[in-house]
Amino acid sequence: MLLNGQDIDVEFSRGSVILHNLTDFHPEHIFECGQAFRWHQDGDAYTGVVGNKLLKVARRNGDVVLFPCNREDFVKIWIPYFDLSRDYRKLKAVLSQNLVLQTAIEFGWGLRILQQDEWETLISFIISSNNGIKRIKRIIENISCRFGSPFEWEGKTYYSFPDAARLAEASEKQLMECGAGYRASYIIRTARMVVEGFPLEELSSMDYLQAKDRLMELPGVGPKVADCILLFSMGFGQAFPIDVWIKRIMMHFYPDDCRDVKAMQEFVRSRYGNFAGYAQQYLFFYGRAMKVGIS
DNA sequence: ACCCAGGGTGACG
DNA sequence: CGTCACCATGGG
Repeated sequence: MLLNGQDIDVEFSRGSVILHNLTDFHPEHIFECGQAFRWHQDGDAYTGVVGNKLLKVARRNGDVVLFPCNREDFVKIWIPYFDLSRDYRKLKAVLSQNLVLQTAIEFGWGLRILQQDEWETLISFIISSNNGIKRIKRIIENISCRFGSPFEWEGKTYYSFPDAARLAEASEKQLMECGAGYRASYIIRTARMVVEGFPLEELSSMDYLQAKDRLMELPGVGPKVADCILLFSMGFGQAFPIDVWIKRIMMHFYPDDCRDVKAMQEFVRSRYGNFAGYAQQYLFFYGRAMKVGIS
């Protein structure tokens, strides 16, 4: 099967999918770089809820294993979700021309940018503002348990992320009880705007700047949160989310070109173009692990 | 008690 | 346009 720009041997057996010889894929790199919040480590695998499905992902002696996963779900859901049609070898070759990025890519070699659900990503990154990753995960889990729909797998109950209509009728008090804090009103107001016809599904076919401006009409969505949504759910590779971490990292590695945020934006735009978001993820994952800029 | 976390908002100049 | 206090909450 043609995946990742190469001929990948895909094996379907006993309810799982096994990808042989796919080097550009590692669950730890994919799920520990802060792009998705509903995945957690579970033995040698990562377990997550996507839509109304549960999936386990592991890397075992060079193979990538997805379970439970049939052929139809693999093609319809997981190929787009894991960005498996994209040639990461080519992308990495281009970005590796820069020495800092070469090091970051060698460190996070199995990273991929997921294409997640737009609505869930929107609410998740509203929650992310001025917050820690650990607590972001807990809040999203609380909201899913309280407002999402339950489903069973192997005797355990899991909850999908609630849709806009469900959160639009939630109360501020209920969301505060989930730990959302002052973001509770942002979530409700955004949910109501989406229910009232905000064109969330149409943004991916707009220009990058146009889509970003539209996203920033929503309460709780500023430049950084908008870029996360554009990159992690709408396929805008030129989006380069600038947070406290990436500021420190960029100013550490490129002190002359990244004196301030504006210079940084121009620097990454001219240097990385449509791969800016990918560069950001490699740098984020590497810099955070190395505690770059922390004294 | 203080500062920070994948920031955004509103007020003020 | 730019700056800045404030925002709810848990962890260091």
